[in-house]
Amino acid sequence: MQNYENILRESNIKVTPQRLAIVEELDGHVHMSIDELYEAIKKKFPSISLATVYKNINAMMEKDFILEVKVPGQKSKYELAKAPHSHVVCQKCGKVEDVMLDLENVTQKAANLSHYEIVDKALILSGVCPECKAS
Amino acid sequence: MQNYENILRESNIKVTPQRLAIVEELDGHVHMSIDELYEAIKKKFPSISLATVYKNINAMMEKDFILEVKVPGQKSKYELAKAPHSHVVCQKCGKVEDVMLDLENVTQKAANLSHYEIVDKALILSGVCPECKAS
DNA sequence: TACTTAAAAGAAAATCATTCTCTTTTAAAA
DNA sequence: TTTTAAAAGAGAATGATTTTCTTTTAAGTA
Repeated sequence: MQNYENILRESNIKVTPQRLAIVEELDGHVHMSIDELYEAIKKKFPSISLATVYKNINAMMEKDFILEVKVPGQKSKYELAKAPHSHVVCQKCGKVEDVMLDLENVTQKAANLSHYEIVDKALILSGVCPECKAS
Repeated sequence: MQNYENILRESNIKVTPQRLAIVEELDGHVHMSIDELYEAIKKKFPSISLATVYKNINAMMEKDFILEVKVPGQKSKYELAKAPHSHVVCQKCGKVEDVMLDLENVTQKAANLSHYEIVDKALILSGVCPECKAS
């Protein structure tokens, strides 16, 4: 795990144990909903408030330190910001995973067609994961 | 505008004036949030209930007649199901538009990398629309 | 190391979004 | 027409998220 303390400090965001716990959970689980985070962190900090989770997620999203992943058919998940990537989601078990895809061509095409200046991309592919296919 | 009465009937979904009004609004405006729909339809049916809008959107989503578009940074919009396509959204004015993009290559790549069987795609590109760029 | 202070945590209330329940109305089939 | 299951409407209930207020604490400064 990386040194998130310094990274948080560089974003001018106070380093609290609760905040670090959120970041560490996300580092371990990659994609988590608010509820999953809340339940997980309660194990370390039984007194943490759900509002604190919300406030921290919002604060860190504002600093582009955490990103929201809007998943079809389920509540949003959150992830640590890292190199841009796409997502696959399993319609059976709900699992979300990262995939590295080159969207350069598609983005260029979209810019030409729409005349928008594109600054961000979000691609989610839904389907069935290998485990669910097997069973 | 198409003959939505028959299309609804074919989906085994009762044709009501309120329901038709929703479909006609979406036909005219393409992407609308629940609130926008509610406000628009109140002009024709002042007594329509917000719950009715929700229930109808859900019923028609179940029949794959209406699709949800999860837009970064704003509430979901809804659209009539038609040929698969992607979306661009303006981060300044919030406008959402369709773009036709070929995601075949990208999907194939994702399937290979993830070993998921991909059945659905959602691509949203965020940026600045031509109008907002100009001003 | 102790002081200071602005930011954050925690708890509860408030707000906003969505669904549910129940009664009345109505589309559509007999 | 009559019948009936589905839908509309109204309001209450539930769920999610934000706000408010008080207490605590991170982190800079003496």
